[in-house]
Amino acid sequence: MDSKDVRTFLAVAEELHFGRAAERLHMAQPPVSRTIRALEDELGVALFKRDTRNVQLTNAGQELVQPARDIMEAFRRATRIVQAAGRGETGLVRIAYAGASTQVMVGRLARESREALPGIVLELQSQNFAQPAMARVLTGEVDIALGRWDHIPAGVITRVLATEDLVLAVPAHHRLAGKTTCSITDFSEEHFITLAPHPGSVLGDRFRKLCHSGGFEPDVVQIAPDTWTAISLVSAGVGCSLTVSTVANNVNDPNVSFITVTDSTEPVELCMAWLENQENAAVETILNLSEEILPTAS
Amino acid sequence: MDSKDVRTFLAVAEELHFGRAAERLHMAQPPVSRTIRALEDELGVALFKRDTRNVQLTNAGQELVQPARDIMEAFRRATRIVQAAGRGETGLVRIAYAGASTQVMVGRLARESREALPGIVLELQSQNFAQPAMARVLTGEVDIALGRWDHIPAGVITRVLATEDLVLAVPAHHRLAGKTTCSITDFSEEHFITLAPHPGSVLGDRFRKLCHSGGFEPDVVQIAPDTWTAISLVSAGVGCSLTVSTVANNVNDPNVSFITVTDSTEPVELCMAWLENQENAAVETILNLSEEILPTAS
DNA sequence: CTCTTTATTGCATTTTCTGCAATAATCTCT
DNA sequence: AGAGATTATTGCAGAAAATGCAATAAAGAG
Repeated sequence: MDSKDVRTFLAVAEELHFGRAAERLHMAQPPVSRTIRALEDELGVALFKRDTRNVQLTNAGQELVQPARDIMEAFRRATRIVQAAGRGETGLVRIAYAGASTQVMVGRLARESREALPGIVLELQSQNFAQPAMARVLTGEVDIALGRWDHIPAGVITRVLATEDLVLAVPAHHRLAGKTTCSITDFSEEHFITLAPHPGSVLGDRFRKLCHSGGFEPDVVQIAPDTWTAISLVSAGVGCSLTVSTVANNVNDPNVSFITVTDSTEPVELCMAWLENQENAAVETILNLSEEILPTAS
Repeated sequence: MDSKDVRTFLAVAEELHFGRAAERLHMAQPPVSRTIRALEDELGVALFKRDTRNVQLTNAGQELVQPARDIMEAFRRATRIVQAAGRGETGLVRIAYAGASTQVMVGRLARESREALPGIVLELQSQNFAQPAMARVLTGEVDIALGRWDHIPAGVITRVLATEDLVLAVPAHHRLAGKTTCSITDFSEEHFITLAPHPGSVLGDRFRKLCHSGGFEPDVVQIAPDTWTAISLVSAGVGCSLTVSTVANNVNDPNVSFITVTDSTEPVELCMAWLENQENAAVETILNLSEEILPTAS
């Protein structure tokens, strides 16, 4: 049984007339007759009871009508679905994100996507570090990454979502708490909490460079697994921690105070990254949505 | 899009390898390659991202997998259904019935059919007279008829379900009530209730012939639309009515008494009738079932 | 950088499909 | 009951397509 057979069968079943069916199918009667006969032979069942004057469905033919329509509908549905996917209306978009407050951006994107683009499924992968997230973009394991990188590999396009200031999180009872700005040199004798050192970590890099330019070796008393743990340790008075302004804006803990570091450094940028030559239209759609709803730093 | 395209697509999508897909489809690689390309061109969407070393589904291709499987399943389902119909496991069987107690037989058949043959739908058509029921068999409007006929047209096969005695229904207070047998001559002075006279009516024919052979003209005081009404009128004491033994067995009214008429007549047979050259296998199935559950008069 | 693997393209062949003309069968009208 | 007309079917020839083999090209693996 073939799709042509089904189409021919339906035409004859609906017209109950080989000639009109042929007309509707834009062909001559003989092929219609042959097709029906071949279908009957293949199925081993008579579908029409026909003589030169009357064509009517047999019981078996009657039973085939709906399944045949279902087949045609399945074809239409498949075409519709795959073309919707081609237009980027449906599909799977895999997003990896790593680093402070990236999940805030991802959360916003996921929420808006669910509302505006119900056909697109987001697969969200939280990474511990930004570098592996970028690696997964390169290998094609994910479509979009959010994080902070100093080095962008060739073939990867990025968009800056936020250019951030470096801030020091300090306990509320700290001698400098309440100040709005400071220099790293004010903290040469402090205890520090850092994240796990990792190649490519922008925050780790800036921290090292700041301390070096300030002429001191930082006293790291604790290594936190993530930013929120680090902030909690600051809140507990364990020490100070370098982070970015977005984190400061998202933390509302009376025991933690944030002071902007004014020493000049390379900019710290929260970025979105994806491969150029994107062949997944759904990714394009999500990128377009993100341009609408996620801020672009000037 | 064609069923061959779908089969080819699924083979490649599952193997992710044109060579193995071709092997599975029992053909060479080139046609596989061409078919996929043609499908992509037709849909206007790339389905595979392929180079000489790797074949992987694009997002659109991914979205096509399930619809494609649905199409294949729709084909299998259609084949299954139509062949089940060909074997007589499913389908519509139209049954017309007319005459006293035919609906008892039809009811039994319908009940057993629902249980044993859930795929077969019975369409039951109660007729007022047996003759039109037979006519509907001849025109193909119904598949099976139940009734009483003296003349069976050519091309129609019948099976005798019951050979019946003629009985007279009389009011309980009738002078002959309680007798088991009688002759029609005992009733030459009675009031009669008959059914509407209709050509081909077996009961009407027998009534006329009996009275004629008894040498009297019956006094018909009432014409009833159906047997049950006639019996009710007898119960009410309006008069007597000629009917068949099956009716007597199915009536349990203390105000009505039944007396077998011993005068010889042509036999009165309750029959099942259907066209020879039955091409609807479901009808065959129902005929087989009826042979099991409906009595055959010797 | 070379080799191997594998999708693609060219081309010839075969198969299948399609259409026109003729035929046969059956229903309808007289 | 017979003649005519309608319509599905069959025969045959041409056209279209699908297929396979061989060659090519391109990309990854060692």
